[in-house]
Amino acid sequence: MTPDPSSNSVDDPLFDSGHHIFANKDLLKIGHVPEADRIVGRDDEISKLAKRLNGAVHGYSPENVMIYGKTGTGKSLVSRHVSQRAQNAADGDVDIGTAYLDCAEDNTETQAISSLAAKLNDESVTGITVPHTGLSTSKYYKLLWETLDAQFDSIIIILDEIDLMNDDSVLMKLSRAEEAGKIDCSVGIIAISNKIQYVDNLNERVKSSFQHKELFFKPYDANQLREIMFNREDAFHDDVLSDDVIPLSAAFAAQEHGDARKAIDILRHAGEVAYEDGADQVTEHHVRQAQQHAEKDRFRELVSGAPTQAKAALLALTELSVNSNDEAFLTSRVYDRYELICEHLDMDVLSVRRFRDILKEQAFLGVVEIEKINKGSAGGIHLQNRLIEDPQVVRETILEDSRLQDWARE
DNA sequence: CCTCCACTGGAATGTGAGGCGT
DNA sequence: ACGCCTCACATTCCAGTGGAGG
Repeated sequence: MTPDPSSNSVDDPLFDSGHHIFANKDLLKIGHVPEADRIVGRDDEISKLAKRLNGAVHGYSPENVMIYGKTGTGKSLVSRHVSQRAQNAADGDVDIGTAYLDCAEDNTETQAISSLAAKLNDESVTGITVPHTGLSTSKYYKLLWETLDAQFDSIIIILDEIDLMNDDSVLMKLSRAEEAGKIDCSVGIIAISNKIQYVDNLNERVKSSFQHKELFFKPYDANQLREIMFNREDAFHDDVLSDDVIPLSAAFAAQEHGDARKAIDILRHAGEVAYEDGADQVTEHHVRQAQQHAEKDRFRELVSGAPTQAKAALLALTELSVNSNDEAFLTSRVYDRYELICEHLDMDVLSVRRFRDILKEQAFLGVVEIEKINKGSAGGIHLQNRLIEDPQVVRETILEDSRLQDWARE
C-alpha cells in the first residue's frame, strides 16, 4: 500500500485509489456495454439479431429470438447492445421500451413479472405503483399490461439465463399477450440460454406460442479474446500493461472455453494485484497471481455466503476429515457430528432428510463431493460425502462466522 | 439368482415472514 | 385490523434402490 510518489494529481497519498494503474476501471465491469466498434467478432450475430428486431423500430411486431451459447460468449452483451440501438433508432412516433431480466435472480413466474413491471413502469407517466411482492401473479400481469399500454408501442424483453427459470409459462404468456388482445403493444422476446436443449424440454403449449428464430453464439478464440482485451486497454494508463499481460490473460481464458468474462476478470484482478503490490506496471507475474486468487476467492465466497445451517453441516464434515484418516463419510456419520455441534452451539437440529438436501446443495455448489455407494446386504445404499477443498481452509472460513465461533474453543 | 439391508429421494404438507389491498 | 397472496425452509411418510453375500 505504498503511495506512489510520482503520482501527480493526488493531494492526499492515503486516497490515491489506484489511479496510477487504472485510468477507467468501468471498462472492466461485467455489465459494461461497450460501443459498437469495441464489440469483437460478433458482427454477424449483431446484424442477424437486428434484423429480427427490426419490426419494433417501425412499430410492428418484432420476431422472438432464442440465443444459445456458452457463458462469456457475448450473448447478453449483444442483446443489450442491439436492443439499445433499436431504441435509439426508433421512428419518431414509435415508443420502444427495453427490459433486461436476469432469470437467475427472478426465477419464478411472479418474481419475473413483478420485476418486469417494476422496471418498465415510469410512475410519472403511468401513475401506477408496482409493489415488490405481495400480489397474486395475475395482478402482476395486469400491472405489466397496463404499464406497457400506457407507455410503449413496442417492447423488447431480454430474458437472460432463461434455463434457470422454474416456470415456462412466463414465456408463453408474454408471447401471447399481444395476439390475445390483452395489450396494444408489440412484444419481442430475446431469450438467452446456455443449454442447447432448452427448447426441446419446453412444454408443447409454450413451444407453439413462443414462435422464434434461433441464433448460436460460438466461443471466442484466443485471437478474439486478445482483441477484446486490447479494446479495453484504455481502462489502464499508458504503458502500465507490460506486453505479455494481455496475451497471457487471453491464453488463460481460452483454456476456459473462450469465456470473455473470465478474461476481463483476470485482467482487472491483475491490475488490482499490481496496485496492492505498489508496482507501477502490471506484469505476467500479476496475471498468474490473479488467476490463482480468483479460484480461491470464488470458493471462500461460496462458503462464507452459505446459511448457518449449511455451515454447521460443513463444519461437521471438516471435523471428521481433520480428526481421521478417511476423506469421505457416510451421511449418517456426518449427521451425528452435526447434531453434536448444534447442541453445543444451541442451534436448531434439522431432520436427516433436510440435512441430506443441505449437503446436496453444497455438492451442487462444488464445495462437497457426494458419491453413491452400496454396501449390499450389510446395509444397502449410502452416500459418501467428501470435502473438495482442504478441510483446514474450509474450517477457517466457516469459523469466521460469529455464530459458529464458539465451536473453535473446544 | 435372490434376498435383504439401511439409507435415499419424491411427494405432500406445514409454518412463518413479508407484503399487498380493503 | 384483517384476509389473502407467494415463497423459502422445514417436517413427515414411505416406496424404491441395488450390490454383497448367501
